[in-house]
Amino acid sequence: MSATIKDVARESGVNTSTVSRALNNQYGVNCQTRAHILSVAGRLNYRPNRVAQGLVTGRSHTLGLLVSDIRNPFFAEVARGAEDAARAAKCDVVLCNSDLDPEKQLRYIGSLLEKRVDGILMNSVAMLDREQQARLAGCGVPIVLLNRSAPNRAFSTVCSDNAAGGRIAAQYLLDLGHRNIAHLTGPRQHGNLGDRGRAFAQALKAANPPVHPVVLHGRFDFGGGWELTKRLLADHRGVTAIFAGNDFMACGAVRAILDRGLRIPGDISLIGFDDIQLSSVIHPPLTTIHQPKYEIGRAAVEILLRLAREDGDRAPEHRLLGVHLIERESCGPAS
Amino acid sequence: MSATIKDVARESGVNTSTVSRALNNQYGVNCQTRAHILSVAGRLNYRPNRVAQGLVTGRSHTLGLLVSDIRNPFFAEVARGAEDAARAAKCDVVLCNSDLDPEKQLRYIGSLLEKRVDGILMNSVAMLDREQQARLAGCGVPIVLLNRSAPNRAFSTVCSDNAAGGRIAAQYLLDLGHRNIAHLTGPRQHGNLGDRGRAFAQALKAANPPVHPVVLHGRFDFGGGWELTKRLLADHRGVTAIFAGNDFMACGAVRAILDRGLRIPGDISLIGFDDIQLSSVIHPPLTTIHQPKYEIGRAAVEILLRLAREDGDRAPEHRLLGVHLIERESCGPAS
DNA sequence: CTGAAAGCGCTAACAG
DNA sequence: CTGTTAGCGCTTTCAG
Repeated sequence: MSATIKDVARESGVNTSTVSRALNNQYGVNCQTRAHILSVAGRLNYRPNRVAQGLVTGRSHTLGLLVSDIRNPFFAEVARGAEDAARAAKCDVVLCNSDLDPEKQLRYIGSLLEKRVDGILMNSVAMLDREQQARLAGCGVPIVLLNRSAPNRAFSTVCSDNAAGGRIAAQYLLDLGHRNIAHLTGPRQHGNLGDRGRAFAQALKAANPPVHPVVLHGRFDFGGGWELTKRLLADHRGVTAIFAGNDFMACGAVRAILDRGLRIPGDISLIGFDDIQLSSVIHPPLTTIHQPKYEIGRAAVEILLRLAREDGDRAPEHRLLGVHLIERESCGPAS
Repeated sequence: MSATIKDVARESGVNTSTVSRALNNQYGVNCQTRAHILSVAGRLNYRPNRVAQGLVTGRSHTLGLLVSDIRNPFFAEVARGAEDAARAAKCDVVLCNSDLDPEKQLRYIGSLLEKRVDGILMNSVAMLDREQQARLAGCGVPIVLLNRSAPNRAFSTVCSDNAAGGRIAAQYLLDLGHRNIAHLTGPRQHGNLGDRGRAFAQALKAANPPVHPVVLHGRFDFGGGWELTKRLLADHRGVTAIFAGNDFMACGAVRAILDRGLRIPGDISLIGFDDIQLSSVIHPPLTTIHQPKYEIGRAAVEILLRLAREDGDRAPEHRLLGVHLIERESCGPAS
């Protein structure tokens, strides 16, 4: 249907190899020949067939992006950053939703490899066993892990500085005069949430006099934040400030606090983590730690592209991205 | 690096074509030969090269998904539906963000065509001129428009039933006894928002006695909803119910109403449209018209795949998907 | 600077 | 049931 390089060659009276050279504007083509070829190509509305090209060059100019669920606004933002960066490098990104199901994950990766993607971004390999991880690492294409800090030997990583975020939150609450503080977090040993919580607790402990937060573990979603806060409010009357492991939990907390007839920040100050869109829109607007989601995607693609370029050589890179405080209206001085 | 079909052929003492047949389990291969080939392939950890396969078959098993911005939760949901459906048909989807920029859009489409995608899902061609649209329609791959009802001659469409949604909202407010009603909507002649508003107004007019809503046009985002509502509250004291063109605007309205010291639904009832996640999470939880976003994506892929299968034959299909009321806590009886 | 020729990994007639 | 033979559309030596 559409014109091939052969058509262009025939039509402009040269060999296909010359057309190829002209089109990829490499050295060693006469200016006039090139101009002529280009005009013929234009007239024929020639479009290179990237799959043919990929077959011979071995580069597909395609990246795989494997996230648990694109509906998670965090990943949507990461995806946008990744896509923009990929686009700038003339790469496409194919989107995969794993739901963190290891089997699904493996199937996706297999499929991506068959398509000969130049690299893969994925958000976790935690649920893969040792052997699977080893196989993955040796699969031949570079892989970078999103939002993982554990300096995994085999993979590159891009992650925001969760520990710094925890410290910032602690200091902020301390500065406001809070001494009776709670921390709502996810299941024990959740990597990122863990880093946040540890650093938070440590910073509180370093205060003078030391502060020891009450910490509650639960689901790290809206419902989890809601339940945890209800329990907290019932069991620990004196608390004046809450640090939620992420903004979803914080939103749940807002609901629980309001439902109990308490005021934010009048009775209870609340600080979240992530800075999802929701946070600026709920009532009251949430003070939170901003995570550079877009930049995570962008940085990951940069690393991937560099790794792909260096081909055989694959020294994994680890990037830690800065976070910062977004002051809105959910925190106030301790009463 | 990785094993090719040739390796498998040599290793199992048959011809490549036999391997090909065995792997694609077509008829006409001896059971034992196939079993043997399969085992060899497994041992060699053979993975078919999809780009080579695509070159000869002319099918890439890849779909393009071109949305304005994946960070818009609406499109994230659509994307998930599309991806799931594509995956079920062993297709990948490549993600493109156009920001509704026509030039970007065209560049993306060009790139997708060069990659020989089997079909394209996109969310609007409104900003393309007649000639560009015509060229698009004749590009050789099927295209389906997301969330567009205008039965465009050239493209297939999948859209939720905006008019029905408008009617449902009107009837609901009417049934609650409201007679002094406002409608917040986007710029005039915005397709979907227009359908909603028209049907809404019409349903109100059909009431006995007829109701004539005050309708305000503005930006269709959070800020727009906020501004419009502020104006509304200042200029039209008697209003007891508001229908917002979408949930973002509704959220803005919530803020404006609360800021003015009014209560929802005590003083003002509020109904939105879309049923984004946000709506269930803000305070008060928003009553709204649910739009089947996931199904839009799924249906679009189904159509695309069918069109791709039928190859030359391309009768565009138009699908209208049902919407329904989600009753939460933002509407109450007229006082 | 340009042409000839080989080949990327796979499928698809067509024979046998 | 299986092997032979041609490509798919492009790039890339290697000569000229």
